[in-house]
Amino acid sequence: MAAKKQSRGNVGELPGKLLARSFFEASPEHVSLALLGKVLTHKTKQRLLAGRIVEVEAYLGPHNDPPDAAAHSYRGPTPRNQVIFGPAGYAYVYSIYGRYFCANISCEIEGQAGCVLLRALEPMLGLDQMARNRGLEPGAAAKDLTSGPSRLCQALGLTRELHNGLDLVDKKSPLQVRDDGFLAGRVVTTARIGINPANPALEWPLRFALAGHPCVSGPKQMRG
DNA sequence: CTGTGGATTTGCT
DNA sequence: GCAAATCCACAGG
Repeated sequence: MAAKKQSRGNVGELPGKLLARSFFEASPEHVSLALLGKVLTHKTKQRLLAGRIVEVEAYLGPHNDPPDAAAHSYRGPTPRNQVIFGPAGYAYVYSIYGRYFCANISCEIEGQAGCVLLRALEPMLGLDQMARNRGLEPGAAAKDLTSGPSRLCQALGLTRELHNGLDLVDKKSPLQVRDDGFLAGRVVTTARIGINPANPALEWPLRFALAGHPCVSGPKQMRG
C-alpha cells in the first residue's frame, strides 16, 4: 500500500452515505424531523464543506387544509417557487432582502408542494473556508458561521444562481444530504420564526431543532 | 410597468 | 431594541 497521495485538503471522501429520494417523499413535517442530525455537504473544486443539520422548519403545500399562508407555494406555482412543486430531494434557494439567500429541500411528490427550510448547521468540515465566506476571522465561533438560514448559505457558498434546482440525492451533485449514523437526541418543537403576525399559521409548531444545541438560531430555547 | 414587501442580518443607540 | 441595507418576484392597473 504505497501511500496514495495523501489528502492535502483533498476533496475525496464525503462523510456517511447519500440519502435516497424516498427519504424526501413524505410530508414536510416528517422530513423535517428525519433531517435533524443529517449532514449537508457542498463539494467544490477546492474544498469540501459540511455541516450537521440542527434546525429546520416545515412549509406546507397549498393542498393542505388549512393551507399554509406562510409558505412560498401558498399561491400556486410561479417561476420562482417551481422547485417546490417538483419532485422531492431538490434544492430551492431564493434571495431575500436583496442581500441574503435561504435554502430549502423539496418534499412530497411531483405536483404536490412542500419543503423544509434549513435554518442552522453545526459546522463539520471546512470551517476555515466557511469563516472566509462569512467575512470572519479563522477560528470564528461555530454559531457565527452557520446559525441562521442566510448565514448557513453564506458559509457554504450557496446561491440561487448556482444551486437552485440542484438534485440533492444525485451522487454527482456538488450539494448532497448524507447520513453518517448520527442519532438525533431530544428535539425541541416551536412555532416558526419570522412569520408575519397577521398570518394564521403564526403559531403552528413546524420548527424543529436539536435540544440545547449551541448552533440553533433564534429565541432562547424553552426548557422543554 | 410600477409599487410593495419579504421564511434576515448587522450595527448603532 | 430598532432600522437600514438593497434585490427581485409578484400582483395589480
